[in-house]
Amino acid sequence: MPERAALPREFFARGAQSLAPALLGGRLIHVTPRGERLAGVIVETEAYVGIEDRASHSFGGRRSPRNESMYARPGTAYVYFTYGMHHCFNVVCAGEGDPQAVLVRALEPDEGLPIMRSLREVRGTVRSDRDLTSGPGKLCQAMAIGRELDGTDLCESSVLWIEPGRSPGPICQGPRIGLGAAGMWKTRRLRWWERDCPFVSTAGRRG
DNA sequence: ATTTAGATCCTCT
DNA sequence: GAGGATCTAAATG
Repeated sequence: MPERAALPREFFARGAQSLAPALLGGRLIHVTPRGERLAGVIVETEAYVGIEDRASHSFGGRRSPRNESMYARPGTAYVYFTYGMHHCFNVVCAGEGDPQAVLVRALEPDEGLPIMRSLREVRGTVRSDRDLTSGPGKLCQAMAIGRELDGTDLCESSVLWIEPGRSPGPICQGPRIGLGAAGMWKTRRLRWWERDCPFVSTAGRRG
């Protein structure tokens, strides 16, 4: 078995606004059911700060089978399905029953690239490396992350976890992407990314 | 480089 | 029945 040094629960036991920038540079690792290792360094994140956040699935304390994982212990994975075809991967944080989470929006792929390419392949079209994981839907496809991993405990799982990676370069901060009319929550700067990393999502590069 | 529309389906109203 | 924490291809400047 490969070395596994998952970030501990204490690391995730803080508000999303604190965790989101702290996750930059961390390595997300998935060992697929076929035993293939897929990994990438986190280079872009967004904070969804809880029941007051109009843009969050947990706004107003809403609770349903879809977002149940947001209410679980810190360090739990929240994976949801949207737009009829995409999954998004989040890390639940704060405390159990306090539904905050950090959306991982982009990775710098660094292990299992050939498999990622095949997972991202559409009609035989080969993609550039930066096209593998430069967006929340893209990275889930490349990392083979689906709804079946929703609720995974990232602190205990040997299938999906986050390790300390490298120290990030300069970090930029800006408004979150893709929100509807969420008032002040749309403009608050709750997105963080590595300034000099070419693997952030396209929207992210326009700071 | 930027804009547009279309895909597509689960969840909640 | 509407809309969504998105992505792609095609059209346009």
